[in-house]
Amino acid sequence: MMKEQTTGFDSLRLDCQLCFPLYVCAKEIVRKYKPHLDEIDLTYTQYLAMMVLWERREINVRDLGRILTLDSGTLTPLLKKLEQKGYLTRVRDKRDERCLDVSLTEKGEKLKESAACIPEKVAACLGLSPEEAGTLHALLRKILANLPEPEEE
Amino acid sequence: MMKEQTTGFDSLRLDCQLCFPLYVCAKEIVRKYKPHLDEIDLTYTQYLAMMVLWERREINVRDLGRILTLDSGTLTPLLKKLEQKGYLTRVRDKRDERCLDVSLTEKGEKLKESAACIPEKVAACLGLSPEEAGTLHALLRKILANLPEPEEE
DNA sequence: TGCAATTGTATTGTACACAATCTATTTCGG
DNA sequence: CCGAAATAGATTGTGTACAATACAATTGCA
Repeated sequence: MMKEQTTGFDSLRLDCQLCFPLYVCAKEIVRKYKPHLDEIDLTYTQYLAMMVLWERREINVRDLGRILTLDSGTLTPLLKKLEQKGYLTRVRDKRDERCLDVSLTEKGEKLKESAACIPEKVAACLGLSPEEAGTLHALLRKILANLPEPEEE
Repeated sequence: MMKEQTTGFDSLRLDCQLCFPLYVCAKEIVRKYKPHLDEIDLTYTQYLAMMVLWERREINVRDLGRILTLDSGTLTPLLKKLEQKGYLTRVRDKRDERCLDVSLTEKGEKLKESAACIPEKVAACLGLSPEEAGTLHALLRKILANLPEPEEE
């Protein structure tokens, strides 16, 4: 009754795929952050990087990239910009000159106070109950846990 | 016991936010599509546009943008590239010269057969049961439904 | 009818995102 | 100790993504 006849192409319909609402949702939530982040002159990705620093104060580029799933091509210019703004410093590791240590400055620490109110403002827009948010969080974590290739190395 | 002391900044922790796993999930799923899409020489966004055309055969840029939540700055170069590949044609609407009609070509229609196997391959990677996938889909739809501003116009 | 407002697309500029490549540094096997 | 392999970042090139702007076509209203 619902499906008139299975063409074999049903899976190619946008509304049958998880990837599409996931893609749109992620995009639209970034858009929700934008006006709030504009007020403290951060882009969304810069905000993600700052969140890691607010937790850790210091981290090298490799570890930061692993946490955010971003590579050096994305992080290098982004961190240089945050350095220019005075929120962090970039210093080569004395013990291993290949590594670059990123450290939060006092100005960067101060910024945290201005950002503290943002997450709840955006969360309110989503219109999910705490239970629903928890379910969604768990499902996304499950996907992320399954995603890495079975990779037999 | 779990939270030692509430600093008021807990909400700024990456693992407390929905936006971050959502952002990573969307990104990683696109990455999962990439090897399959490489085989038919489409990028992920081009694939989304083609999916709409496989359903509708013809659509103008405005409607396509509304479906995919993409603006003309993204769609114009993307559609020109798909036109170059021969998968679609771009023709001004005779009745309203402002509108651009995008139509699937035979070659574009053929491509559908090569793409038909992709969604299930990626879906398999997610490792969700049909019930979980349904729940996730519903939650994402709920967020998308709530996102548009209350906008009192 | 005539012009202002609207609409649809294109263009420009900024900011990711990542593959591929390059360079400097470190590590490791012989 | 030396050269090959591995590692960490930086650079380059392509492809989104979108705000802001420009502009042509259309619509609506005085």
